[in-house]
Amino acid sequence: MEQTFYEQVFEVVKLIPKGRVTSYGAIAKSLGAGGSSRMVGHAMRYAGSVHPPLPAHRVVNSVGLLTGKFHFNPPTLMAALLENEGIIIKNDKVQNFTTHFWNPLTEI
DNA sequence: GGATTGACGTGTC
DNA sequence: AGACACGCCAATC
Repeated sequence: MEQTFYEQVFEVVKLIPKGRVTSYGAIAKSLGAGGSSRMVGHAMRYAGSVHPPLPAHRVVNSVGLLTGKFHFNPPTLMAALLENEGIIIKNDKVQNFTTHFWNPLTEI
C-alpha cells in the first residue's frame, strides 16, 4: 500500500506530542500539499473512521480555533481533552496558541 | 457525471 | 485590525 496523503496526515497527527497543537496548513505544508490545506481537514473527517482514533483535538485552524469541535462525539470533548492536556481553551479557541504550537516541519 | 460543499489558508481591500 | 474574496482538491449530493 502506498502512503496516501491521508495516511501521511494521520501519521503526523499521531506524532503530535501531548499538550501541543498544530494547524491544518502546517500539516499540509509538511506533506508538500501547500495550499491544499482543506485536504487535511477532509482527512481529519476520517479520524473517527480509522481504528486508532486520531488525536484530532490537537489539530486546529491557523488561529487556534476549534473549528471541527462539532464533529466530536460531544462537541465539548475537544476542548475538554485539550484542557486535560494543559491547554487553555477560551471561547472555543486555544489560548497561547503560538506557545503550544507544534511545527511538524521542524519537530518531525 | 456535473455542481456544491467543506475539521482551511493566504492575500487583498 | 477586521472583513471580503479566491484558491485547492476530494467527497458528497
